[in-house]
Amino acid sequence: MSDFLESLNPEQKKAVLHFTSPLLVLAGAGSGKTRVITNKIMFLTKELDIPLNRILAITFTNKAANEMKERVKAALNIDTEPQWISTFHSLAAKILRIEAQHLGYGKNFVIYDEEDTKKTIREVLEELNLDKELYKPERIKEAISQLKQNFNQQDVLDFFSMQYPHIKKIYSLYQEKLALANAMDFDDILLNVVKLFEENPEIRKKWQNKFDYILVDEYQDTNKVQHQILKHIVGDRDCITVVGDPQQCIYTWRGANPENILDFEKDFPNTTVIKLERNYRSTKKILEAANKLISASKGKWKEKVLTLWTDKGEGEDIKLFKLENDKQEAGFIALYTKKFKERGYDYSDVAILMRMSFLSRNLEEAFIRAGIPYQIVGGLKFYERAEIKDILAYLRFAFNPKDTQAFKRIVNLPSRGIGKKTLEKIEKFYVENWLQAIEDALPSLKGKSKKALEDFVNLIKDIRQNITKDPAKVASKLYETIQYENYLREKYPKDWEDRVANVKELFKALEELSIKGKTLEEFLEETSLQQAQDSLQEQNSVKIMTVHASKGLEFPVVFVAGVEDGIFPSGRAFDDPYQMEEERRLFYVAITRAKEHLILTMAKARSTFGNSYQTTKPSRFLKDIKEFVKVLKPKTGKQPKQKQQTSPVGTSTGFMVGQLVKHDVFGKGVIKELTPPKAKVIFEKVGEKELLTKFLKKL
DNA sequence: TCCTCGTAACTTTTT
DNA sequence: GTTACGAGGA
Repeated sequence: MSDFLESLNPEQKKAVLHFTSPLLVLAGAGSGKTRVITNKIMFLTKELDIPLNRILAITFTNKAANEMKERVKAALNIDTEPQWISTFHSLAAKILRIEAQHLGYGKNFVIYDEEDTKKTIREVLEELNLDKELYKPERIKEAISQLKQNFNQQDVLDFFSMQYPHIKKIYSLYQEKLALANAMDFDDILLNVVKLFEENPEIRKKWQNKFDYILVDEYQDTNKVQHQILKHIVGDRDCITVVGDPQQCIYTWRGANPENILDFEKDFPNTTVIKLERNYRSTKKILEAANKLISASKGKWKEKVLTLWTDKGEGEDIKLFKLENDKQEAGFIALYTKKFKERGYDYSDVAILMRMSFLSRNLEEAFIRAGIPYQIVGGLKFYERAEIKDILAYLRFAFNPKDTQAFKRIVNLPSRGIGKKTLEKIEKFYVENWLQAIEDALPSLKGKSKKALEDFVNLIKDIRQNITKDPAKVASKLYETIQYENYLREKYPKDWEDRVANVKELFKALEELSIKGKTLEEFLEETSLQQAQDSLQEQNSVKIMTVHASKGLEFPVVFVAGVEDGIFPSGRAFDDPYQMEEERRLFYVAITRAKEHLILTMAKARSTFGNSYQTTKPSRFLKDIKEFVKVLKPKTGKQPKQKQQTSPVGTSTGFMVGQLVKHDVFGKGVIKELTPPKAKVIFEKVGEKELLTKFLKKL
């Protein structure tokens, strides 16, 4: 039986079965597009006998890729990891790992992350002696990225040259530095694949021949460079299906554009278009509000606009609560979440969405206080934590001693007496790589720094020799040799325990490499590309995330926090109608995540940075949907206060004074004092510590 | 050369 | 509330 057609509606069926010409599926929110893609993979393998490893499926995030892998594995009843389900960036990195030498890169090139990139730009600006007020590293980074996303087109270059007359010089010196470090930034990875394919037709052919069919999810958020990669892989064949929704285009700042979806038909002649407008997710009231909101948007793509419909019931009203301030808003959301729990919902049914991630701070506190399990999705990125980056920088440098940013990070960490002066000397000897540079510089050095550098070179050489055999062992030996724990203890007296725990977590991941059959090289690549992976997502916890991170997800209960002008829409969009359009689409994405309950909240006053409170205005988008929104009075402002008084007793956190607990690093202990979110614990081995209860487990 | 302390500036959104 | 940077002393 054709189980890949099971319980699909006519349009979905058509989308699954169509393969004779390029296919553009315009799929509205909640219209079952992921199902279409998964079932299409089933159809291609089962009916057309295309092997799974000859199907390329591209998703927007690593999380989505992993989810799709799981679904495909379940649907095809197989155990092996599908190889070619990935994001554009990981696909490109995979290709380059194999082909880099054709572009003049070494095979062991590194991917510079946000921080490495910014530091390199700072170096460039310093070297060129440019005014830091005018040339803000952050803005320059943005400009270079925009240039790359537009294939360095002259008109874009002209545009940025007006603002930054030296942008061309900066750009080329920056590229020079990257090349010297055998490094690529995020945009280079994509751009280099296009370059590779255009300069080497035989390599392009080789990769074309690898795939019989290509599927792309979230097509509305691909940019020109990604589009070009697709074109090269597809060639003049018809074997492509893309799925997207211009109404949900929320990444124009990364080169996407809702109009791009119109260009698909131009670039792939003979395209068939199928619309999926039936929504299986939300109740009528939520959908109608969403339709109303988006109908006010402008743009050419509106000819492609989808009007969602459902045969579900009217459902609950959308609710709006205005709280006195941000703290109360967070407390209210936590309290209200508890009510849903009492009504029979799971914590994992609830998501809190926000426009800006700093709003998570109040929410986190409120949830700790209320003793509700929560998870911040994508907020703090594990691989971007300083302590993780420190250890990884050692490994990175051992792998690629050209890696300038890794070198500069670790050469004096922990401090071994190598400062600016010594570094300048080493730089003079730089030819091939930093390790060689140090060795060549050694004879001209003396005293403390000479000894320190000798030790450093030996340390790195030692790592280089053993790293591939047993990365976990090498890393923990490194940890001991450089006395990293002491370093953390001194540098971060407040939270060094957490940081030690993080490093231990990294070691665990390294240990699991051989089990998963991954090389360290692949691991390092993943760490730079896959940042907000939440491996704990099965947890029964409330999810707190940005609207961007919520893309593609759905929840029975959705809160949108901070529905205020200046927050949502962002204040930066006020004087730019184009950006304001994006904010509108973003709000559309936010509300279409909800299946049953949509609760909007705002704070009448919000503390901008530390203490200064500012009064706020309700979001302008509320006007557009006001006929669907019921403004309700939150049950007095006392609630959060009551919460504060009851919580020190400890019942709400699930802990009590005198309770036996376990900590990942300190081992067993007993709670001496409870002051949520913190607790004083006397540990068996290390004595008394004050730490956050979320790191404790009951025994 | 390292370290401490004060201040300014800051937060979209993420691969 | 946090972080990045610069000045000045050890």
